[in-house]
Amino acid sequence: MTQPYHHGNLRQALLERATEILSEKGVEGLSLRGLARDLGVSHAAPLRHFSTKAELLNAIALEGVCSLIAATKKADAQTPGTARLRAIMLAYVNWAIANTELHHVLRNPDVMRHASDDLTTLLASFAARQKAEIRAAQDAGWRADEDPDVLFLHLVSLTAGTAIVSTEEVYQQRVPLPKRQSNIEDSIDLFVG
Amino acid sequence: MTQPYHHGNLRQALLERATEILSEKGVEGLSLRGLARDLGVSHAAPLRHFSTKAELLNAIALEGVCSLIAATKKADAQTPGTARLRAIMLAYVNWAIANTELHHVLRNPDVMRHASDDLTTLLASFAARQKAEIRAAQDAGWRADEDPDVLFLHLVSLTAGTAIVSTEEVYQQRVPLPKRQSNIEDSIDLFVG
DNA sequence: GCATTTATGTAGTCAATGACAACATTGCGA
DNA sequence: TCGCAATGTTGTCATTGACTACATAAATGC
Repeated sequence: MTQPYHHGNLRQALLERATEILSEKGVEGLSLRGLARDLGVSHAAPLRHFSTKAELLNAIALEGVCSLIAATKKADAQTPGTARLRAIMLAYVNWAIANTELHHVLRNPDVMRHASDDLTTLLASFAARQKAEIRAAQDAGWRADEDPDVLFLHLVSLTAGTAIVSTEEVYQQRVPLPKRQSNIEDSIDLFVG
Repeated sequence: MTQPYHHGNLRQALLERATEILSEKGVEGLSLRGLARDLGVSHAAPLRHFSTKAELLNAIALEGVCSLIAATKKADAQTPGTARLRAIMLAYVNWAIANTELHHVLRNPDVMRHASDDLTTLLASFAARQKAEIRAAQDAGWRADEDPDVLFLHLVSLTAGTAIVSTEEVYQQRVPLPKRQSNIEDSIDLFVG
């Protein structure tokens, strides 16, 4: 019995294997031909699904954003206000910690440089949602006298920054995990608290 | 008159041209052979100075960190306390805005993945200095009751995050520059107060 | 059912690249 | 000044991204 001519679900397999490679070797260590080898298909097969390497990376980034958005959506259970802001920010940071490599892809200038319209649109809508949360929290009385734009910038910066500091090796201090986790929560509380 | 056999200062020329390329095409668009062409030397000449592409990127990152440290050093003129913290954080963010591509190199996981000991040591000492500033500010009465580790995490996250939000195109809102600058300052003031 | 169209995979090829080795030229110090 | 180390060149190789022509499977319409 020989290999079937068609792989079955090459597109999905490519995305999954690519994500594995990314966490091992990063964007530069990822090659379309290497993926083809790993999956036992011909060297040009991946091109049927992603016509360039950039397109593959973009698809992974898209997957990442969807996953991130889903993760933060759960925080909607909280009523608007400080608890909800805290939940949203923590959801983001925890998602980044749990999906380090996807997070790195989203942070990689070489990937985002070629971001598709889909991707940028999704990111923009994500930002809009965060902005709306700020407004809602202010309506509920939180920091009502501050400029919403400043609060928005602060929230986005702090969230992105905490995610980066929490996932990039360079920043990893020799701090035990429980302590680190509680530091993250306390740090966020400095803002929302 | 023919070209001299030796370039004269190829190493420096490589670093400069590479930085230009990086801001145009990013890490993936940078090639040792392309640099050689641009500088009119043979395709293998760059290898005399940087035996791999990663080594070149590391050298650029090293240059970047030195430049960043120098930029933040000026804030030392302020006396320890909130004004000094604010000055340090603003110096970082403004450096990132003025040196976007160097900042992107420092933020690029593919570069930092191969960071040399020099580079990580320098980054660690930079972090230590920030930690010391926190302590000094607390000694001067600022947020004296907070956990220094939490304040440190907060400062690093907020600084890195603001720099990223201020330099990555994805985040660039249609906000006029003066307004953006004042937002940055106000956002940082939310923390250093 | 069957033919035609579309999706998917293969084989072959090309230019660009990173990396290495062998050799050439220059300049500096003993 | 002589020799050696630094620097640059030429030649080469495997890998890669990307393209083309072709093969096969699958879906669709009749």
